[in-house]
Amino acid sequence: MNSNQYLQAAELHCEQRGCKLTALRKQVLELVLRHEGVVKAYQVLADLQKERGAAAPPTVYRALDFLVEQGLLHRVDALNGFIVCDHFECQHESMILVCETCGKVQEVDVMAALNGLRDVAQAADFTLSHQNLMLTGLCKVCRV
Amino acid sequence: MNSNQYLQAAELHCEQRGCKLTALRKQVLELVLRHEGVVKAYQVLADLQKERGAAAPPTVYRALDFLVEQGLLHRVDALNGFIVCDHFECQHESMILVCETCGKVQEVDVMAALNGLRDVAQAADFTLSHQNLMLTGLCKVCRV
DNA sequence: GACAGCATGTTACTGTATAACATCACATTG
DNA sequence: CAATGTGATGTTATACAGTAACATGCTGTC
Ligand SMILES: [Zn+2]
Ligand SMILES: [Zn+2]
Ligand SMILES: [Zn+2]
Ligand SMILES: [Zn+2]
Repeated sequence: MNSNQYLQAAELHCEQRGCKLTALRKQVLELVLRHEGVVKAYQVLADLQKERGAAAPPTVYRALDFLVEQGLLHRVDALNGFIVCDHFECQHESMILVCETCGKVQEVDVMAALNGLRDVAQAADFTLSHQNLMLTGLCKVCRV
Repeated sequence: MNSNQYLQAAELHCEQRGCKLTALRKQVLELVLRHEGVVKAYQVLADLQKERGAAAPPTVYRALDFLVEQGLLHRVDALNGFIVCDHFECQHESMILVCETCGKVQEVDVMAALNGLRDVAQAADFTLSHQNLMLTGLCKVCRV
């Protein structure tokens, strides 16, 4: 799926959820798409300013928050960053693997493995919400 | 284990690891202990200022970093905060459960369950580091 | 006492995020 | 059409989080 296809699918996805992927939001999403891996809000802001002149933090944070809410992006707490979710269609619980060395990110499904954690939590009288785990480690390339 | 016992054990723990729980570090740890659940660095800073007058961010961040390094505290990325680890003695991988409603925190061991995730990651050519998961959900009290 | 090594103090800054309010675009409806 | 409501965006200012760089102090060793 290339960037254009993604954007189109994203637009449809939003419509189906009863909201609009406006021009601004689309532009922000596009800027995030351009990067491989984690992108920071202020990086997006800088990019946005290059493209449309003046722009302030709230502009970009509002768009990012929207995109996260729609499931198009995931927030990476540990890095104060954002990554694109490339399978936003499906209701998923994934594990986002962030390489400590190169910063690359991959997302793998862990519905099954998560049930193990869910059981443990339940045993401690705690009900886990829907999760997107964010774990760090070393990718294939950096492991050597 | 009450606060005093904890501090004493922490002191010993540091010594065994070849470093010192200095007065300042101890004071910071004590301030964190006073709170239930997650504490923010700037909250600790404010508390510290009340007790010893002037104090700047680096003072508190250095102490917090040290305490995390020694395993006495865990950092909670999603909240930019810190929590006390009450079983720092053992080498552990835990799951930190944060209640979405009341903010209380509990830590449970998940060494076993984590191996499930580790396998999934490995299958994706990714080697997980030592983890302390931070998951959200609803605690016993707030679930009703 | 001179030095090394670490802990702490101090200043100034960079980076991250949000509150609050103004304005705009567009749809609904009297 | 004018009036109104609603959600998106613009704007300003500020709060919150974290660090660099350098100065100073403390403790032990030689
Ligand atoms: Zn995803
Ligand atoms: Zn890597
Ligand atoms: Zn712990
Ligand atoms: Zn609760």
